[in-house]
Amino acid sequence: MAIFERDTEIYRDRDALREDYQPEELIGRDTELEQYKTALQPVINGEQPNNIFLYGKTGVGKTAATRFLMEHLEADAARYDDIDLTVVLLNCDGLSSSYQIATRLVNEFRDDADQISTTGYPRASVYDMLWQELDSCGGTVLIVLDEVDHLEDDSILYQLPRARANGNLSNAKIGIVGISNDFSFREELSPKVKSSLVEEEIHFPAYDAGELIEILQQRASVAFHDGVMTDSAIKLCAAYGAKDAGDARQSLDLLMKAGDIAREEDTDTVSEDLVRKGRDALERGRIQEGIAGLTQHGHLVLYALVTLESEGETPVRSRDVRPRYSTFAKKAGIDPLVPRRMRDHLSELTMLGIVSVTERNEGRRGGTYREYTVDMDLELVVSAMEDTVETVGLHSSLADRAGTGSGTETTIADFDGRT
DNA sequence: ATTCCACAGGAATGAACGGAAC
DNA sequence: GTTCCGTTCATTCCTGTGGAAT
Repeated sequence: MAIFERDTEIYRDRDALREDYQPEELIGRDTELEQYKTALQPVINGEQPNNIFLYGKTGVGKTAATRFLMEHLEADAARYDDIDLTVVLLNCDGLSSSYQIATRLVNEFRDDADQISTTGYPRASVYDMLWQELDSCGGTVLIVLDEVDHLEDDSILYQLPRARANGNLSNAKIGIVGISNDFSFREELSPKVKSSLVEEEIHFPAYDAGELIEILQQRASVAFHDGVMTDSAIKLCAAYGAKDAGDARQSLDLLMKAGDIAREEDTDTVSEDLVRKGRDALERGRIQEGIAGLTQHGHLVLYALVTLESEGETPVRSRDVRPRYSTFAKKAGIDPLVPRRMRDHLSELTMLGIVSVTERNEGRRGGTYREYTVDMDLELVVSAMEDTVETVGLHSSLADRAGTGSGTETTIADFDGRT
């Protein structure tokens, strides 16, 4: 048996594929960076900063460009004595209200010792704390709100730019940078917010396939040792990314996943085949995560759909999902939800991409309705559910059903043999 | 052109819950 | 403990909608 084995470590620096990696050069974003830089110029001049609004699909370099420029801005501002610049970056993913944004912002300014809780305070006192923090910080404060479209009310977007005018602030000059994946978010803003928030807007178009390949090559050359990553694998990653609206983030994740699989399997090159495997693995993870985040009723609705699918009853309208779902709910010992609410769960499933929907209209004979189909490999969904069902009490009901084995009903055992 | 089906999905409202402050 | 407060998940009631039937 050999004592020494050849080092098959394929990564030189795996972190180069991570989201927070900052490359020295951003590819294909020259005009956007130029616009962005111009919009930030007042900061260096010591003037009241512009509010800037960035929009473009996910993974087109909005956040990367922001990190890049903010880093330079902070460094360059330090050379002028009369500029005191603070940049706060906040990702609004998972934050749905202005209140939550405000609490997170307060916490950004405070040190670990006196962080505030994200619930419990009256709204006004959270804003008061925020003004206090901003003012004691003083100088120019740039607040970057990433994924700001997750917000369901825009009160903070109204309050922040006006805080100075309203006399809440005396020392600080506030500038807001809003980053949105969703262009329609801009249109949905109330007019008063829109006029103050969108002083400068910069559009980030999707990357084309060529730019994606260039980006992937740039990162791969840092991340992997020479000769590990094959050209065809990079092209395939880029092709998947280009298909999903020029998303570099997704392509990079895929590249990393393929690399991880190669490392696990002790292979020393990353081939197209591994990229495909990586795609499956990511897909699986996405589904699992989505299912884990569902409520008990969400699981029951999904399970009802899964059994219907396995019996070839799909596509199925919500009306016909309901009896199956109700049976499951009763078996699990809980009251079934009212149809309106069940439809909410169905549309949540479509949002997760687990279920697909087609709208149909039979006119006077049948009206409008939606038909649902499970859009994922059934076994994949079931196995993902098995990991989570136990915690919600569905598991015991499944066991019951397996025992009774009555009539048309289907049990999890039935899925195992299916392809 | 008008009627009308059967659902989609918005809006108002409330119960339950975790946290802060007194 | 009690009283606020914001969030989440639910119910109830309602208006909107596209195209087949008349």
